[in-house]
Amino acid sequence: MVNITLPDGSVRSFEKPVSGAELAASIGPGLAKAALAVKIDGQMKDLALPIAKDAKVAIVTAKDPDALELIRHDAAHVLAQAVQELFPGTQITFGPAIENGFYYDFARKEPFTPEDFARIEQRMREIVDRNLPIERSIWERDRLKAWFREHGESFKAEWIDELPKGEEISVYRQGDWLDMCVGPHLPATGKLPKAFKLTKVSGTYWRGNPKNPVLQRIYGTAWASEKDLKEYLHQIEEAEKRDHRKIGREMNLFHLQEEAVGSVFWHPNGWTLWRTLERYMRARLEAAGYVEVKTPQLVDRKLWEESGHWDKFKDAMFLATPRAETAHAEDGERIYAIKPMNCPGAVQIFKQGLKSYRDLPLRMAEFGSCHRYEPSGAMHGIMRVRAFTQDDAHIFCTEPQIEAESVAFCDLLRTIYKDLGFADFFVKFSDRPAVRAGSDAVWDQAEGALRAAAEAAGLDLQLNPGEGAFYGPKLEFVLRDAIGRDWQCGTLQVDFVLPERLDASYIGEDGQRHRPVMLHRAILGSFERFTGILIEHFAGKFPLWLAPVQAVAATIVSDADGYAGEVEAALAAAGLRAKTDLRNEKINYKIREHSLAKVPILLILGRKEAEERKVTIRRLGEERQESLALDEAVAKLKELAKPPVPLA
RNA sequence: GCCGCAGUAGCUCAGUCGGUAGAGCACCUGAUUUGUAAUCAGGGGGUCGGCGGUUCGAUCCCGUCCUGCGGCACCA
Repeated sequence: MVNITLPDGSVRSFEKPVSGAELAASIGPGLAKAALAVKIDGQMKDLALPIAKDAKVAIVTAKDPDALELIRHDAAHVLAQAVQELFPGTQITFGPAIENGFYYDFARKEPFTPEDFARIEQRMREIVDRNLPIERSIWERDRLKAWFREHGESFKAEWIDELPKGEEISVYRQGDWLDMCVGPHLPATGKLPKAFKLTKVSGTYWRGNPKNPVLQRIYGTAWASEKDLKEYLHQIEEAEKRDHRKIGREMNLFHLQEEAVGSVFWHPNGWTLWRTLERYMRARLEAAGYVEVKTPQLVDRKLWEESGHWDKFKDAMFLATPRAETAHAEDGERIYAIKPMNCPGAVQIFKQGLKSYRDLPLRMAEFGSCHRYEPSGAMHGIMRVRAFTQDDAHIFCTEPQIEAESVAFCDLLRTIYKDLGFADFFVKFSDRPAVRAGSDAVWDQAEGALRAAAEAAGLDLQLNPGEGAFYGPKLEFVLRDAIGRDWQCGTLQVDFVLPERLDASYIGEDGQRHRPVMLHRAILGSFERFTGILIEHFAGKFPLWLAPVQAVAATIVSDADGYAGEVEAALAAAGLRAKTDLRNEKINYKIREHSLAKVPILLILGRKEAEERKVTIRRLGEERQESLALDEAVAKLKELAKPPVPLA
């Protein structure tokens, strides 16, 4: 007797083990047709699997959000089958469901091109139409290996050896195509909705290792319905419209050029945005008890050797030396490196003069300009560059102070993210990596302290094993933007290693020398990247206090030109960034242009306004307008443009 | 760095089956003084990413380098 509890709480009893398909059929023919899989005690399983024990069972249909993973995984298999039918000699390797879709990695000499996509998609649809039953079976290890060998599938054959001994190997077959796979899968290819689309092709390494052969990965997206697919494609388009590289050009914020790969040319508008952000950060840091410093760009290699950076990161460091012919004698063998990080410099400042326990915690901030020789393929607009400015700070403190400092930092970070328009963030805890400095005892201590601090700050932690910095564990703060994308920005790292290596010390209450602990922390990460994130988050429509150009006074007739100048001056006197547009153009033209440039406030000035000393305000994205006396308008805009904290 | 794709005017893009290029917007000039998302007319502007090769002739074909784009890998 098997008792099946359905999601509505009702119980059905069967004499013999029953499959999900039979169960669905017993409930109704509609459900039997719609059934894609079953969830047995919350676990997704094949519809054909006999259920022998009492269980809570739910029939999964395309409407179930969990069905998407199934659909996407099956889409990957159908893709692989289609590719092998169309391109004989192509080997299959691995193809999972991923967020929004799926991919499959193939081994084939000739490249796939996006032009092949239409043909492959067509064949995928045919395979769906064939409605091939998808059957699971258990294969004996050597037999399966031999089968793959015979069929020229060397990657699959190799993989079998990697699977834990003694584990069952399941094979899913659809028609005469099969793949080794843990499943679950749909009951037949005909159940796969045709709401899929191949999106891109890229290179990848077998098992992710650059030493291994290069495979070709075909990406696709798959959904339960045509409508969902359309919606997703539309979202992608919207994301493209927010691209900071595009908006950066349109709003004249910055540019990049090949003579300075990985460095940003900031235009007046972009630099205004930067400076506003910097002044804001400065104000917040000052209020939180930080001091600000600036450390050198060019530092003798010797210091990097002492700090340990040379050892681990010299490949990513830019070197600078005087030309040999003209170098002064004292520079003989000296090699300078352009700083990739600010921490060793901060320690040098800490080490000047004797520090007392009374000086701790010492919160030393630096908008530190760093250079790193990033791999060429890593560059991306202003988000990933070789020259960047961190909103860095190093807190020198005692071990008992770690917790309070961490809690205070989390508060500061929360405030700043909120001010900048990000309500949503989560936190990852990264512990010791394989390659690291410092003893295990020191790591135990550091990880323990950071974890305790995170708990005290009331953070929910996601574990991120092995991803810590070489000198210590870290918290990583990840923002969620307006269209749901995640950006890792803030970080808090506990470091017992660097003070030791660089011999930083303070005099304790006992009159003896002690090692301070160093907390490395950043909130924005880098100004370059964070500016890019702000651009994409707001789609260029910045909050008034951040907008590079806050208001434009646009005239309708040239008779209002003089008055427009007065308006501009009044706005400037109130601390607003304003311009005039006196061009000989129609007001329609001016409104269109400044709207596209995402200027938040337009002041329309015609003969009437000039005569009555009024302005007509039109806010970006609104057709509604408002006519106010000049003084009143300036006061109102000043209030609207007020930053979250008075700017330093 | 790796795989693939791309590079034509400031921007977006068309074009040349090898005979030194074109549109729209932008820019300049003139006319127009205009009331809430593009006024009209005229004009200037390109060593068709760099270098080398094939060819009578290369923007087009071949090689190579650079840069960008999408992933992978990387992200102290």
